[in-house]
Amino acid sequence: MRADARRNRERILEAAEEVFAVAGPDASTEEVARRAGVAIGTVFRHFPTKADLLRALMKRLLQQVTDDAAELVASGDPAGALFEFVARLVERTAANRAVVNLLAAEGMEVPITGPLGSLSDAVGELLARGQESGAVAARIRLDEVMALLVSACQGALHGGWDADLRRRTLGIMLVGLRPSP
Amino acid sequence: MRADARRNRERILEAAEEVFAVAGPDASTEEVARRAGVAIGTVFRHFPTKADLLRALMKRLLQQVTDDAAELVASGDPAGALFEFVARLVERTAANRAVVNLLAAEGMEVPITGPLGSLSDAVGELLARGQESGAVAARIRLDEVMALLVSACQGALHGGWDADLRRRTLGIMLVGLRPSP
Amino acid sequence: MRADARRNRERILEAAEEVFAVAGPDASTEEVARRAGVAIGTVFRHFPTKADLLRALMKRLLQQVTDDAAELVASGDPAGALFEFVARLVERTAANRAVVNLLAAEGMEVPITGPLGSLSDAVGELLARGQESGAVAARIRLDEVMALLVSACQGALHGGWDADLRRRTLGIMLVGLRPSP
Amino acid sequence: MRADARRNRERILEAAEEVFAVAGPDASTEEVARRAGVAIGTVFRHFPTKADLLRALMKRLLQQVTDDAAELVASGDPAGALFEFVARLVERTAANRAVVNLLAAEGMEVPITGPLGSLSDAVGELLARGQESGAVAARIRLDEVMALLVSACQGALHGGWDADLRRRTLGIMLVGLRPSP
DNA sequence: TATGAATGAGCCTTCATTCAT
DNA sequence: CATGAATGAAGGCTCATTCAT
Repeated sequence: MRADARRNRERILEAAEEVFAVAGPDASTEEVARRAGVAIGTVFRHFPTKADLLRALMKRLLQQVTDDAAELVASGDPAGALFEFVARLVERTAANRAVVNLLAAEGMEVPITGPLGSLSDAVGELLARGQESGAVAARIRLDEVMALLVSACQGALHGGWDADLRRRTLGIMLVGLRPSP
Repeated sequence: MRADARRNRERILEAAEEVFAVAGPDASTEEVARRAGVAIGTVFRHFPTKADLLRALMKRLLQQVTDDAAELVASGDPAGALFEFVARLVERTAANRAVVNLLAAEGMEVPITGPLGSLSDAVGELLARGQESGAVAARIRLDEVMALLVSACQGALHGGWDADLRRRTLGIMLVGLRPSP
Repeated sequence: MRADARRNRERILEAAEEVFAVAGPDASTEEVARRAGVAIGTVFRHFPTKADLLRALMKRLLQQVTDDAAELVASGDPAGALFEFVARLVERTAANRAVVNLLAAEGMEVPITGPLGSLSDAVGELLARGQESGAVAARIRLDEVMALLVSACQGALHGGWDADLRRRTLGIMLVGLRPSP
Repeated sequence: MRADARRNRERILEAAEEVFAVAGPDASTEEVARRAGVAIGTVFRHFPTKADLLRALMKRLLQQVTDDAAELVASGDPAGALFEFVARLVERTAANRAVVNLLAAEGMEVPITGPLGSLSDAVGELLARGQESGAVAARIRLDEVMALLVSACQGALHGGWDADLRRRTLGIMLVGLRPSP
């Protein structure tokens, strides 16, 4: 792929991220092209289908989020890592509607590369470390954490809450993860 | 308004509830008309805009939910009422996509009638009673409860979770509302 | 269906016949709408798909042609009927590209009503009568007549032949149908 | 023109022949490029327009067909040559949609080189020899033969007829060329 | 008032053609 | 010269909304 093509591909993805972030996946591809400063044909050359574009977007986000998790796994703070991860994800969602879709995506099937094979693996790792360190109750299961993640992120999308309210609410939601004293 | 007109209005709302419940707000107005057994023109005569129809729907749901809350307020179980309310709302959402929008609606501006002036008032009342009874921590604020409600309901919309996972996750999310022992 | 709707449907079909007659089936639906003096949505309301429109057109033509055949069957000139029919069809094709497609259509599946159940039946009847009367050789089979029909009509579509050349050529092509003296 | 350029031109024409043979003239130029193993720009450098490419293709085919005729002229079987030629052309058409267009081409204007100046000349020669040998009726004119050719080839394009039906139908169509006994 | 046909903007996608690399 | 990315005009189709019946 030529340099300018790669550059355009990147610009399209960035434009798409912005557009879908505010308008959701129903935003028009034309709008993406406009924002990217390319013709509509160019978008479809890079992503033959609107679904392909969305998929590529998901993949990017998924990679970022999973890398984030991997980093926290390696951070040497097993007790706080899971909580920190959730907090980051929620904040990220508040700024990008697309994030939440990737959590809820069913057949998205976008394999990611790196130390952890998937987002679930990554969160599972964070969960395990948290439990080993005693910061997370042993009774908590991975599916519950994932569901909680989705809920928290979905919530962050709506209501125009400020960062403070988001933080307080999340704090409450996470109490249940800790071991009962 | 003539009797048959009012009857049509009601049928349209019911059809809309069913349609939007399963297909979300992107379902076509034509589908609503079809399900209601009226012509498309009739729908637009009653609700000049699709947004108006959705708004009316929200109002109905809001009324139902608020009435539900009012009933719980009067039920004489101050300790459990808030928790019960949240649980009901989440289950209702899982069966009706529209519910969640009503929680997140921004400028919805749909005044409701009855003992409690708004959903916030109703939840506020449940919160106050819960705190008085000692079942809910005094530090919890209303905006946090509302945000938690939105998050839980949004979550219930996605992922195809079964009722069991929904219940477990909700249980974890609500731990933080209780007083620390 | 309302009167104006039926009128529009008819106008669309007529416009479509004209448009597809000169430009073939690749002509745009928009052009049809323009020629019919209606908006594009109206065309799609009557014929949900371009294929549906073409199919309706085929059906109309098929009906006309089959009726034509039925009339000739009843005309009391068994010896000449088949030849007359072929000649008429070829002339019709020369003025309407669509005709030929209807002969070549594979899964078109447009049942027609009337004395003869299908075009093949109609031609078969003409063939049988011709053979009984001795004007057509007994060795000729229906599939050969149909194929000959397609060839003659296809030919009539091209080359800008004048009516005279068409007539002469057809005359030559039909000699083979007659019994060898 | 450089050697590699000429080589590319040839590869494009061959690819085009294959592609248009099966998909007709609506096949995409990109597909031709792909099949030829060159970039799309190369196709347009050699043939500034899709129509130019088709025209060049026609010319090639025309040359082949005319050469075929010339060969038959020289074959020493004046009685059978015209019939053989028609049969070959029909079979060629059944395997190559493009052939028929070259017969029907209006302002194609593609002068061909070789013993016979044009396809018409070639067929005229076959006709003349056939008539001299007594195998073809004297009353037959060249334009009739050409028209018959077009019809037979057009027919061969459609209906999914098998080789047997094609042969039988052609047999019938050609009877009229022979002298009446 | 109800009906449902008509409207037309807008969406996704394709493809001949141009042009920077 | 070749490459292949970019362009942008259509095309088929959908759907909220309007309006004649």
